[in-house]
Amino acid sequence: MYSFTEENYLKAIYKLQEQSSESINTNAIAIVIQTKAASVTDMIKKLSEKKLLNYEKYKGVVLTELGKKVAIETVRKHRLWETFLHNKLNFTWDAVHDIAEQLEHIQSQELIDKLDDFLGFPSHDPHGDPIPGKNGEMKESNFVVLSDLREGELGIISGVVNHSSLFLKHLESNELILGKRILVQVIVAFDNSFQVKIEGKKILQLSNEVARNILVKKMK
Amino acid sequence: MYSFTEENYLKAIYKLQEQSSESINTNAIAIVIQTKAASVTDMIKKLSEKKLLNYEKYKGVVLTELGKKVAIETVRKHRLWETFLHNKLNFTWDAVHDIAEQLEHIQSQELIDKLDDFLGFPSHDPHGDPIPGKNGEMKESNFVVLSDLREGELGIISGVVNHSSLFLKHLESNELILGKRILVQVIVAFDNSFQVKIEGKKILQLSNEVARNILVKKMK
DNA sequence: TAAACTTTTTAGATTAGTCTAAAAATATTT
DNA sequence: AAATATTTTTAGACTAATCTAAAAAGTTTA
Repeated sequence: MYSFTEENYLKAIYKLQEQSSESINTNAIAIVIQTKAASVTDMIKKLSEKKLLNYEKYKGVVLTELGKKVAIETVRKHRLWETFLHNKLNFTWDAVHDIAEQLEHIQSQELIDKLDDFLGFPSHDPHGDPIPGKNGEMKESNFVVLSDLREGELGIISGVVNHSSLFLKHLESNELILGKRILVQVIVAFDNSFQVKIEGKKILQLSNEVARNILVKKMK
Repeated sequence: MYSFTEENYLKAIYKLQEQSSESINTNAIAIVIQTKAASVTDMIKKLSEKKLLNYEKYKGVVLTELGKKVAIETVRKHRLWETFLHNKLNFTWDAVHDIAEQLEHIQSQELIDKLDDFLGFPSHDPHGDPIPGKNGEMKESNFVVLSDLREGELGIISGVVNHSSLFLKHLESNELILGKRILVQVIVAFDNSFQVKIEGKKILQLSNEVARNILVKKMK
């Protein structure tokens, strides 16, 4: 239906739109897609003709309902594939993204619905991002950042704010992986760093920067 | 590494080569790839420059060792994905091929090795075709066509000779599906049709044409 | 072996997506 | 508000893969 490239543009614009509320300008898209502004202008024209977005010269773009729908479907595919790769094939946190970038463009509605079923209709992907349902609806997630916990509080690692490979690899090498229980023992007043205990054994010292980028499900 | 299109050409040539032993001519490739001879000539030149096949004008092509390796890897990916779709996602026999045609081009060695592991290192795909191993080796299969069985003999449905969607749908609608036990009750001398019993209950009359296209694992 | 037919290749064009360089529009600074 | 800087668009070109139509090579037939 839509090409690999078209889907990528729609997904990029959708993500920019989620952050900003204003119409999205050419350069911002070029940076996300890793291409040149001239290429973006060309593609925008094409997507505009296909009624996937509204475009006014020099004024940026806004997705139409159709464009948004296609973008959300692509996000759904991406996150379901990430979940598959992590939960079923045991890929580490940092490895799933690049492969899911390819898998998200496989064309088959039946495939994605059966995959969803096979995975048990997960509500969040391995990075803690919500997975849109068949009709595009997303569950509000109740995750908080680790830095929001107080001394003595317990959380379950559920995702990340920063998705960079560097950060994810850092977490994994410190056993800070999805599903682990994490207890805040001490918050150091001087630098707001966190002393935490992972699943009853390992004690770690986390900078506030790290604590601000880990999502946890707060336990009572 | 190699493009979607390059992999498809190599796979097509590999399959033709398996059947014929002679060098493969342009038109034969055009028919398999569903394109025009002129397009095949263009692509052949490109693959030849990349040392994936040996090409002499007007004399057809032969895959190099490298070309064969890439083709076999693609076949491996295709058959592993078909197995995944059938065994894990419950796709019917006839539905797996088209989706696997897309999935086989996902680039990630790690993905395919982990998938292989997840599936339990299967030796055959749902059509009874052998799945090449990590180093390209294929297990000799001991399947026979149903029409080779004699009256009173028992087999387990293990694959098909004819892969057409029409045939596969016909089998599925008659409960002739992978893994079912099939007992030959009577072979009609007049037309060599087969009266068979599926898993203790259903009795079916199969034409010789059908019996020649079902692969079974013969039981003692 | 020459004529007729078939297959393959070449030449030139097309489409999707990209690029560079220059022009045009918009935004910012003074 | 003019000058300057930034952003965006246009123009023209490139690559990969394809196509049609015509030319060339190879094969079959009489």
